Amino acid sequence: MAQKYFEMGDARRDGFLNIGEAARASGVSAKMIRHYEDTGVVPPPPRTVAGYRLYREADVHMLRFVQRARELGFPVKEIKELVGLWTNRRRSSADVQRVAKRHLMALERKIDQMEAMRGTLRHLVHACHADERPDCPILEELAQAGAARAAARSAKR
Amino acid sequence: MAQKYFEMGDARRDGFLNIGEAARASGVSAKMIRHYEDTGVVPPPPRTVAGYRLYREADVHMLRFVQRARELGFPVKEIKELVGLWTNRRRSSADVQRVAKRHLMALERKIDQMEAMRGTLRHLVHACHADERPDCPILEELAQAGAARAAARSAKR
DNA sequence: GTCAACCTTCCCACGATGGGAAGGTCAAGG
DNA sequence: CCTTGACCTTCCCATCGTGGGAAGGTTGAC
Repeated sequence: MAQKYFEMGDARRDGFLNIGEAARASGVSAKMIRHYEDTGVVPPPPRTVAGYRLYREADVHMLRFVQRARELGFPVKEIKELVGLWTNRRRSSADVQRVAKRHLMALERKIDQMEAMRGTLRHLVHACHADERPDCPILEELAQAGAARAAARSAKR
Repeated sequence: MAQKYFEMGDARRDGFLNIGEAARASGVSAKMIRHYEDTGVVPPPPRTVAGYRLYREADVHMLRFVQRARELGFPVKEIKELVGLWTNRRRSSADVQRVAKRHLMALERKIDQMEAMRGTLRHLVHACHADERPDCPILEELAQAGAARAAARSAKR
């Protein structure tokens, strides 16, 4: 049975942090810590009688884990999986790799799309003479693109 | 004064399309056409007495313009600007280029971030032996990253 | 006249994050 | 002991772009 903490002072003496302190220590905002709790990414922590959430170092560690996964672009759904694997001693590294690979592939797809956009945009920005006259290849491309793309599509078929 | 169309049949005979037809012709979903209207990206079209929206070829053209700008990743706010410039005969191409450059730079920032993620992820996925054992460099990196990043940061300073 | 396929508006959802209001608590100093 | 400012609680709303679906009216072909 876990010790019950009735007041903030008692808990603090035993090394607990409130949500603001946990936020500063983990790099996750208090708002997001509550959100991760609501959505089951991290377990609900104990509370003082006044309802204040209490976090230990291990909890802060888990929050940092979540934060780092966010920084690598993992969606929260996958972070939930990763936290589950992390806290499961019987995990296999193959399972972890599968999650990471899935995200890596999604990331690569997005990068490819954005690079295609970047290529077109660079070309258009470069082609625009950028003076006070109204004619502009950027607008022309946007206006005619329907036809251009339809042509491109039929060419590929 | 524009001719008033009271029924779908009359309008259709004059070359008008309803929203579903305009959607198919422009590549923008009916849902999004209404949304663009609500948010002022495109002007509200005339209606039949029954309330059906009526679109001409020129409107479909504008919707295709919007769609093409979306495909280049422009946020709707900037598309509003682009549509404004497109329909303004006294625009300067410099103004258009400025909008495009702004988006291009935002895109490049995002690509850089995602490429950094991709680099780390590739490295980690590669380092994971992916078998039935629980030890895994991916989880280790996520768990220790706070320290690692702090070290990296102080090394740079 | 019936019926399927369409239209209308309205509300809700996603994903991740933040803002802010209303009300209670904590800690420091008087 | 009391005040005060900083902090906590929950709850609702906003973002951005997109889609789902309900309830109800219209159209057009048979």
